[in-house]
Amino acid sequence: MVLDERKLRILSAIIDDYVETASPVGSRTITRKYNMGVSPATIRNEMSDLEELGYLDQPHVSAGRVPSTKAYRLYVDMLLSGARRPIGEDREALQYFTERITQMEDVVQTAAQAVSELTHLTALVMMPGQPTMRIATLQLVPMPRGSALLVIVTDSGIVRDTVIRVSDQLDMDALYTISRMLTETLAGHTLREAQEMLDAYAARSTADQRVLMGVRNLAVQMARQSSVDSVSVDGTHHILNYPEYSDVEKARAFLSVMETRDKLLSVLRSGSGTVTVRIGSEVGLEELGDCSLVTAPFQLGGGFGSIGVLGPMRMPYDRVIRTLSTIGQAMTEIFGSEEIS
Amino acid sequence: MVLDERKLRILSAIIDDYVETASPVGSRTITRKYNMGVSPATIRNEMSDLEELGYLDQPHVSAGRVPSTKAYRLYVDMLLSGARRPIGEDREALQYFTERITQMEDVVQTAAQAVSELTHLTALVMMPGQPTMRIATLQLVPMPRGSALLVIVTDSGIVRDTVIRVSDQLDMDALYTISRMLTETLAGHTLREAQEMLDAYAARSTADQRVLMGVRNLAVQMARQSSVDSVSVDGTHHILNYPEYSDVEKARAFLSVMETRDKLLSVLRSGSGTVTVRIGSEVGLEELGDCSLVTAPFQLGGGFGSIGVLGPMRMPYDRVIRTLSTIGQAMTEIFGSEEIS
DNA sequence: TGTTAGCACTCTCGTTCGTTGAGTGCTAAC
DNA sequence: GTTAGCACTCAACGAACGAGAGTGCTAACA
Repeated sequence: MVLDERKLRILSAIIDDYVETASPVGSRTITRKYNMGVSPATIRNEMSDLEELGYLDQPHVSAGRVPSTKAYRLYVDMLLSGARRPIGEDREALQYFTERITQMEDVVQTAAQAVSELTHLTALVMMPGQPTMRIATLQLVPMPRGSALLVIVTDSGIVRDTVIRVSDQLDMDALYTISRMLTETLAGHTLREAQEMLDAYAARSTADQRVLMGVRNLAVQMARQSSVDSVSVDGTHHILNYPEYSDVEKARAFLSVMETRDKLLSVLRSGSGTVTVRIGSEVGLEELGDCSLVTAPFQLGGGFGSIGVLGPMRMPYDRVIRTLSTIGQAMTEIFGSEEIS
Repeated sequence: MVLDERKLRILSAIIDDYVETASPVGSRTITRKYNMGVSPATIRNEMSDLEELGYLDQPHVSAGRVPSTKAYRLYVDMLLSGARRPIGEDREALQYFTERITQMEDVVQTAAQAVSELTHLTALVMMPGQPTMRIATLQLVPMPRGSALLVIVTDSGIVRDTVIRVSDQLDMDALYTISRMLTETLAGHTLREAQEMLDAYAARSTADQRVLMGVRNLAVQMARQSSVDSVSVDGTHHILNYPEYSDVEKARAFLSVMETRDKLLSVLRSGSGTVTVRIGSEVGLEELGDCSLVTAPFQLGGGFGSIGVLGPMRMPYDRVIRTLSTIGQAMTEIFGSEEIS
């Protein structure tokens, strides 16, 4: 059964009002605030129908109505498909985001911050693992006091560095020669291969073991860190601003789920290649109760990452969708061009 | 007036019990749990004296007693000075911390995480600004698709990188030559000097402006970021576990103070070169109400940073002090040696 | 003089019980 | 199909009240 025009308008008004006020919506409120041109009694009849159809819930008989999961689903589907889709980019979001990006390594963190700041919700970002990442370059940069900074760059543009101790006879040129040799040997190999090669070489070589082991250890660590999907979270504190979480127990439950990265990863991984909205039980984290998760994809080195927000089912879906898809696209571009400023 | 031995024991017991249970302590509790060898009535007389002296407060006449700020002050002073000082390192903390340190840039973040995880309180770390930081080395590392990773290392061991676009005719050797030239020119100069030199040079040179501008921009950005003290925060969510913050309004007030870095900086900067405990109004953030701030210093490039925890006045000061001073020392060592693994 | 038992007293906390008010569903009239 | 009217329901709020924890005081005791 499809809803007629007036029922849709009423349902939409109820959702809008509830998203704004967080309290059950009565028939008089609808007539006053959203002047429908009909009396409260008429609205009541329609609301009664909508409740029968499963679009509205009634906390108790003398309260107003609250949108059900099904209502949000309908509302969001209209947003995502029909002509109402929030087209166009969120200029504010784009500006906010690009202004703050500086370091390559910070893109994910910055994106999460931007999203949580703009939506006042908790932001989640999933970075896809890069198990087949290969070494592109490797360089030793001199540092004071017999140390050197080892920088490894991979073909997907991931940079990692660590400080290792080296013989203090090695000057900039000597370090460059070693870097060049190591790059020639290891470039094009995966991190695990590099580890094996270095182990084998170190065993029968008399060269400076500290450099070799330093490279080996960083490669191992990079392989470990980068082969699995990772997730970062920002803006968890926003949840306290919602009356749904004025109960400290609920707030704590929410925050403790945010600490368990595994669960977050599993729900973020299941996102498709487009903007996805999951409502209530669709989220798949029953500890959270009634939450919604909106995610947008971004591309990184052949895989898909996901950026999203998690919050009460009562959220301004249109704005959230627009912000997320804008930021997602911006991230895809950044990772694609591998250039920042 | 100095407290006699028994009064001290009773006061100490009250503090211990209150730190543990968060509820006012009655005379019977003291006799039962901390067997004092005297009856509740005697304890009551002593408690009455302690209240008169300002060491105890009574929320209302039929509740037990609660330690006052003055009581915590006495308790902490005994910890910090006398023979009761929590000597020795916190092995657990040291292990937890060193296990997790990998990247040089992450030391601060890792330290904050370790502290908040170990103490179950909110951790704060202040990094002192390095306004006179000088360039030590500068290197361009080849990356795919006409890009290069620019790495600047300063004499205090700060590493920063960014990706810049370069002519795709530049191979590893060419980039090294440029790096060498730039290093020779700029090493030993401050970041601001480097910026001016590059501006002047770029104006009259026909060399690849993109490289010069890339270096310039990173130098400017490093100067901006590093000349001011910075602060990072971790574990704000722990506050919800304390009944003092079961009121959502209070929790929100706390979290919003944690968002205002300026205020945090000003209180962290005022720490001395030793472990400092500030209790209640001594903290200097009246928005927080009754909090305590414990800080330990660490050394970084000639300046002093500060690592601390912020939580309810009711906190296990001995453990917190031991953990913080251990981590502070570990950080000093790490920054001093400029080596990690 | 310090310690202790006994007891009246105080005050919070949780419960119960009306009262109030928002909002509904139904009926009858338009 | 719409609307006014009205009885009805139920959460929220506040007052009243009993239970319990803990105190201060007094008088007896070592």
